[in-house]
Amino acid sequence: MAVTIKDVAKKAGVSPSTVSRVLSNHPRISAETSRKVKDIMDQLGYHPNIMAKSLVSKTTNSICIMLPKSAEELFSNFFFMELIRGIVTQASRLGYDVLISSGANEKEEVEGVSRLLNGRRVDGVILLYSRQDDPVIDFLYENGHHFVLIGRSEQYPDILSVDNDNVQASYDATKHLISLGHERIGFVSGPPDLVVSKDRLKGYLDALHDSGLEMRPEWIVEGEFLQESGYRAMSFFMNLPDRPTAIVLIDDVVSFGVLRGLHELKYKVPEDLCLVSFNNIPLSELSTPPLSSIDIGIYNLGYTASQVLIQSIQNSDKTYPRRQIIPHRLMVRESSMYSISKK
Amino acid sequence: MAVTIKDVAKKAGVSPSTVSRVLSNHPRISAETSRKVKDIMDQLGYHPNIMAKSLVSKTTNSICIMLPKSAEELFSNFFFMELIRGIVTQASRLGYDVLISSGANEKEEVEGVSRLLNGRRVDGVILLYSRQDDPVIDFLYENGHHFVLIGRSEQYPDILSVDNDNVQASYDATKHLISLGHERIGFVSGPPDLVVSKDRLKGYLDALHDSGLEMRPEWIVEGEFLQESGYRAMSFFMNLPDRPTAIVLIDDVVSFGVLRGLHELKYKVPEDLCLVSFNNIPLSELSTPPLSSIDIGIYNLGYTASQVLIQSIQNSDKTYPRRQIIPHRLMVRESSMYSISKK
DNA sequence: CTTATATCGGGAAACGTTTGCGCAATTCCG
DNA sequence: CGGAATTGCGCAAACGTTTCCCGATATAAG
Repeated sequence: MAVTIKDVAKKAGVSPSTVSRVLSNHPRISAETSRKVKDIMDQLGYHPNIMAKSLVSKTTNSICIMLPKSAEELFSNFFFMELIRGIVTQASRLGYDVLISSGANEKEEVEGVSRLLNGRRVDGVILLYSRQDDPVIDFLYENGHHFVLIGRSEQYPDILSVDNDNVQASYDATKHLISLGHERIGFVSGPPDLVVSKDRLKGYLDALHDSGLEMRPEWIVEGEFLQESGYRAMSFFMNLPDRPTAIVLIDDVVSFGVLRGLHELKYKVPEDLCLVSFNNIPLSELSTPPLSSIDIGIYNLGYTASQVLIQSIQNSDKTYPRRQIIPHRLMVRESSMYSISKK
Repeated sequence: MAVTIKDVAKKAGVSPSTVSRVLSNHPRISAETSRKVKDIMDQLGYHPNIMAKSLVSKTTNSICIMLPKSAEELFSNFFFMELIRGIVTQASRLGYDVLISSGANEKEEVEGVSRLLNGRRVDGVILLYSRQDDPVIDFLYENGHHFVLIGRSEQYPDILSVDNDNVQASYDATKHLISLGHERIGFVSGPPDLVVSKDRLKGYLDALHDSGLEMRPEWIVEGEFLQESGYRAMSFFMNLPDRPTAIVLIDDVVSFGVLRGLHELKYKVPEDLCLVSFNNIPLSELSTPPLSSIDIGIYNLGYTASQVLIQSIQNSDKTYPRRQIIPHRLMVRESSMYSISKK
């Protein structure tokens, strides 16, 4: 049905090999032959069969990303979409297709990745976030597959990864509040099995410590990347006899929950509570008041991950850096613009 | 390197054909042989080569979606991510992989789709939104490819599509405001080449007409799916000598822009202006005040699109409905909770 | 005018599957 | 009990490429 390399060959009066060589710009094809074959190709509407090509070349020119089912509750959609946009854009630029897989649970995730990778449908995988003891990473690592992790792995420090310096970012956020005179600063973390939660908590603690401020266990709460978590954290904090005057939050969406709760209870931001969070999603400048947030360059994370993965697929030499750090930047907005005057 | 069907066959003492038949549960294979072969398969860690399979079966078990570059400015990320989640979930359930392609412009989009479809890498395509005179649709239609459109095509009314009844939805939104006593109602539309803009505008006009309310050209403005558009629309409306008391907006993000502007100018919502918009993104209940919005079932749109596309790929009989309508639902929140008392 | 050296292109095997056809052995049925 | 139907499986071709190995012609060198 479809026009194949043989059809082109026949019509051009050459062999299939020649057509193939024209396709790949083989040096030992005369300019004249090349011209002629190319003419016939688009005259016939020829399109190379990617499957056949992959079969013999043993490479698919495509990568996949795992979209974890659990991610629905774990992250804001914005985060993933930005990441995907970055990944797809760079992959496309480098001639790669991107396949999205999904699994309802960890077992399905491993099976999915295994099917794709072992079934030679994709050349590598991008993991969208890093959790502890991830069986997917175990699988990929043990079977020597190409993959890059967005985030950081504690068990496998030598794998390819693209990450922010989350410790530093969180340190910066906290220091920003401290520089405004705040001495009672809380922290709303994410799920404890996420590496990013640990890193940001550490940055927060480091900053407190370096400034000689006291760390209070009751000022640190864990949650999900959801507004509900923010809402709960808010009521917890505000009911404390000795409550913080500012908090650092793991994600903007969590901040939105806090904002909503504070508004309902007629508290004012930033006067009653200052907020700084992470990710700088577009809506964070639209909230009332606009949110101070650390921009972590989500698109850039995805873009770079694509880049690094494809590089590693194409060059076997592992000389490039195993770990890329994407710069972050604190966007100061109204939610943290309130100085505490020392008494 | 990798273990193939032949390796399994050899070790099991059968022919490759038999192994293949075991894989596809061919009826004429004895239970005993099947058992044995399957044992050997996972003993050897066999994974079928998807490319080889596709090559002979002429079907890839995968579909693709076009992620238009221009979409960045066109829609909120949330919309796409929800759509993709729905698509991927259902595709995965039906045993299909999803490939994301992207093009910087319309020409690249056609080329990308063409490469994928003609190159036999995917079996069909989902178009994420409908604009007028879309060359991608022309291409797909003329070449008889499998595809489904999320939205509606005016040129090709008989293609597969999944859509909301946007006319009715917009009618409902407008009627809701009318029922609150509003008689001066504005409309903020999206890009005029998007079919959804036209449909929603029509619903708005129909509702006005049915209620005997006057339509004022200056109360209808066009914009993008961006907060800036909302901001601009807001200043335009509020500077009108005879301004509306309520507006219907094409998208929640646009509403956020209006909200911000109104807040800056010290206007109050809903007292000074009532707002109803579309899409019901999660943040719309977090804004101050929470936004009334029409939930259009984005996930469901994606889910159904997957379903319909794969159905059409698998069954050649075209007896199922060509057009699916996903129900919508008005979520009334504070931004529209203000009645105008008639004098 | 030979012999070496490029230059250009063909033949055929290989990639890992699926599947129509055929053949032997077994079961069925009157 | 003999032929027909059924069951279980192997053979080999085919899917559309790529690429190694050669052969033929042309050009350069001795």
